Amino acid sequence: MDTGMSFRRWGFGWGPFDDVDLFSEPSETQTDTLSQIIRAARAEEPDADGCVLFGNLKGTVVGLRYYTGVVNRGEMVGLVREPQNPYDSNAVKVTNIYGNQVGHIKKELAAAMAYMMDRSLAKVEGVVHTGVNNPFSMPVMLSFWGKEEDRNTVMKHMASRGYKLNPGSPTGGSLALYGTSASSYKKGVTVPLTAEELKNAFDNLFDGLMESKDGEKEAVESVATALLPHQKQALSWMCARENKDALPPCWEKRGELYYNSLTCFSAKEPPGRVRGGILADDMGLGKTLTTIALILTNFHKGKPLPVEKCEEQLSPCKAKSKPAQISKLEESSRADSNPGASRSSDLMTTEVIDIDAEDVVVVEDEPQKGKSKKKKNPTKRKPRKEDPVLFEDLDFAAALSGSTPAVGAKKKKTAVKTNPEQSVESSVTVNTDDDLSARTTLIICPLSVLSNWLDQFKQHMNPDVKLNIYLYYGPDRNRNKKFLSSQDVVITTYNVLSTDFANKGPLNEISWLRVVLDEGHVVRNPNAQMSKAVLELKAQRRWILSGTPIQNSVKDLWMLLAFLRLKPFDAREWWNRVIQRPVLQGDRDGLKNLQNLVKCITLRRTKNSEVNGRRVVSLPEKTVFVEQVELSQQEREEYELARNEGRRTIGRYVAEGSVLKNYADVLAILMRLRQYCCHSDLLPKTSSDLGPAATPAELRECLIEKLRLVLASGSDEECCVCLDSLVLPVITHCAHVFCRPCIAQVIGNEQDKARCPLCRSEIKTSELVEFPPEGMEQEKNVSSESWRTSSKIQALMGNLLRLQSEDNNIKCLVVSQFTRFLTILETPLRQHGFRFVRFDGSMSRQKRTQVIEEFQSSAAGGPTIMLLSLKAGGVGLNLTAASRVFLMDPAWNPATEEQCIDRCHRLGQNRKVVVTKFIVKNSVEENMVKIQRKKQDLVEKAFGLPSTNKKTSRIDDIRALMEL
DNA sequence: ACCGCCGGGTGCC
DNA sequence: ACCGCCGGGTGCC
Repeated sequence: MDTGMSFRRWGFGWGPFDDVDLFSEPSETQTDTLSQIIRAARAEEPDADGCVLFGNLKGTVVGLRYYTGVVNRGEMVGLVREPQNPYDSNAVKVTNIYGNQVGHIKKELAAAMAYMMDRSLAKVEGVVHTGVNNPFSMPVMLSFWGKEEDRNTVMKHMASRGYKLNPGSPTGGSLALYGTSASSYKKGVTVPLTAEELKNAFDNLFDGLMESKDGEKEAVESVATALLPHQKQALSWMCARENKDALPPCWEKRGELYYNSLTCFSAKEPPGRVRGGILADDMGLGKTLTTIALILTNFHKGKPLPVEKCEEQLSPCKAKSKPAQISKLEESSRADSNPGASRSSDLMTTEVIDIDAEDVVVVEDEPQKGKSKKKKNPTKRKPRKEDPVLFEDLDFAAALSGSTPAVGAKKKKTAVKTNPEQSVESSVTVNTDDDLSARTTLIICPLSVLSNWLDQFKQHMNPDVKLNIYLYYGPDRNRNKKFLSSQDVVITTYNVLSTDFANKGPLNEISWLRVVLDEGHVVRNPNAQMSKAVLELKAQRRWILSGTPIQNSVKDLWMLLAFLRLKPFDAREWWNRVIQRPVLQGDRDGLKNLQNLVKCITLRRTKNSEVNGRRVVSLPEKTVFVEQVELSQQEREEYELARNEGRRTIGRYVAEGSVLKNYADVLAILMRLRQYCCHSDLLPKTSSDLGPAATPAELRECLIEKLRLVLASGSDEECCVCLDSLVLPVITHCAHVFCRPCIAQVIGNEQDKARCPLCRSEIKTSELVEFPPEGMEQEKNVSSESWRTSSKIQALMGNLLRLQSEDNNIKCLVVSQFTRFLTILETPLRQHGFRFVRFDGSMSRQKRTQVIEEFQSSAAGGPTIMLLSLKAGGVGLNLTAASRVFLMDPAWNPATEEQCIDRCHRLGQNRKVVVTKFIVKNSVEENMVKIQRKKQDLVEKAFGLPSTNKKTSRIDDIRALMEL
């Protein structure tokens, strides 16, 4: 019986992307199984989601008595083509979750199925409903899935062989049947989730993962930094996850058997445990520190990592270690990275080897070079294979580990006993598979945080503790397996890992004690080399650290669960079938199952989480003031003129019920009013009424101008087709804005007479207008001669000058939605001699980082003000150098303002944050603020209210804004 | 498998 | 006896 074999191949060592060499091994009967799996995995790669259910069919599994695979009532089985079968090239074998063969599909049916499976016309899935009642064969319910366009072919083909597919039940009952366990089956019809509910649930998937994860654990002594309560909690949880023999989620022990409640699979052998999980704490909560604590605290069986204390009697070894190397490390760590945290390097005995700045520089072309500028001296010593010092360390490490005593050093007598029979080589190579011999934690991180890890080890470890950390990076990295597996910690980057994987480097051969993926969400595309490399790493324990575990979708999660080897979902087939497809199709139980899986292996706290009733992190206070601005008489007159005209127009639209039809116009009017509130130069000089468009070119100009208005209006316009924010926005001749793909689809569907979804005018693909490729053309020069001030500018300048006189160390963010306003503001700032920088969406990546560095730097003479465009930069934008925020104009969406404020009110902020919102009295701005409040209330009261009334509420908004 | 099928043994009742 | 019938051997693909 080759169960053992198939178990290993499929159940454990299996990734859908096993080494391709396996294809060509003719001696293996399972080769084709594997290639089949790979092919299947590839075939369904991009859009397995697009599959629809063709129908169901009852079939027979035969040959049960020849195999050991067992199935239970209701268990799902896998169907795998077996073209190399010597008896029948159409063979389709039936397997259970572990990949153990259960039997074959009866040959006539197999022939029909093979035809379609081989041509990727259909995927077939099976469930055994009846359980086994004889030792020879059993019925199986097969469901056929595929692309809609292949449905006919499949049905015909099956019919021609005498098989008629029964339709799946209309409510997507296939889900109830196959998606989940018996529970949903009994319930029968359930209402599928709406896209919105799904998105919501998904956004919150990682929320509230704190329950019953309390219990704190102190770090071992060698961790110098005292852990905060939430970090102790995390440590306790992580240790438990590594040490406890808990079954993976959805598995339970039933008598002698291990049972999976989602697939109804059971087996005598326990499923592989997930020793590890996802630590998904928010940025800044100390994932790195917690991980360091874990490494030091939980070596084996809850015992700490044996590390050498550098005390007197052991001083010989200390003397022989190389202090020069650590000092290099100190140099290369950025000065600003850990203010006040630097320890004297003399005391620092952490053994960090081969951290040469030039290594960091040479290899990758990442834009990170700035950090390690010291290229000059390439004479720094690097370990080589035969470096005696390394062997010394290695002896030392092995000796300390206790379980694999190594031969004593040639030169020194370690205080710890040695075993003279064993050579150094054998002591290290032996039994890397043995649980107790694995010593090393491998940390994989993006290059950008590599130095951070080193800093943090240095910062958080007790100075008298000696830890072997090896930075596996750079062209001269030591590829010696023995050497690497004798380290306590090896740190490398994703890039190195994947290049090494391609070149068959050592990383994938070593049996690690623990592998840590830092910023684990960067591994997402399962086809990428990097992912394959990551999935193949051999380790007892696996961890993913990530502040943002979910970036896009359910799909991304697979990679994480597969890395953790969460049985059986590390196999794509089972993941797709049991989780991904049900969830994407809105199956509630599918979602529940997913939530449950994630919950069991994830710990996530945000900066708002509480431990023992106290905030996990305490941020300095934040105060928001509204400063009312009075318009000057002239400004007021201009404003009122525009307002009255706008009110008339919009009033007419409201009366006609044509607000939405003229939405672009309405927005333009509101926009103009908002611009008046800031500065009249913001208004487009060429008043671009969409009047009688004389020439097509003029019309086009007008439309582009409108499109710009809509986009610049900051109203978070969404495409009314996809109800999401605009992607590749285009404007129709009737002046409505959509995503290009969305409207193209609408036009495509309606063929000859496509109509605008908003106003039913005829629209054509050829008439869609988008931004000219040059995009935003330059600002109209506001020459300093013609420059005028405005009431709002006066208000701002007054604040800035006062602040400067009070404390000229304080830095400010001056925020507007109008980048042209920012430009106008530059003039008075210059006039008053303020040093400022500007950050907006139009800047190149390089420029952005430069500006941020400049602004964040505390160097004397640096900028104290940043002109910031409201939505520029993602949530990651860190502007903690600033503690004052001036919001020049209100945003439609209060959350946008909050996000903006959070760029400085976040971890790392030491001062109180004061926010000033300028609001022009008696204007649209005031009304906008009222609406903001109303919306905030709504959000707080009713959570995730349906979006059905979006349009009407929008019209109401507009009426409120114009006081109509 | 308390089946179906195959093929050898057998041959009135 | 170039059939039918009986009963044992056998059994996935």
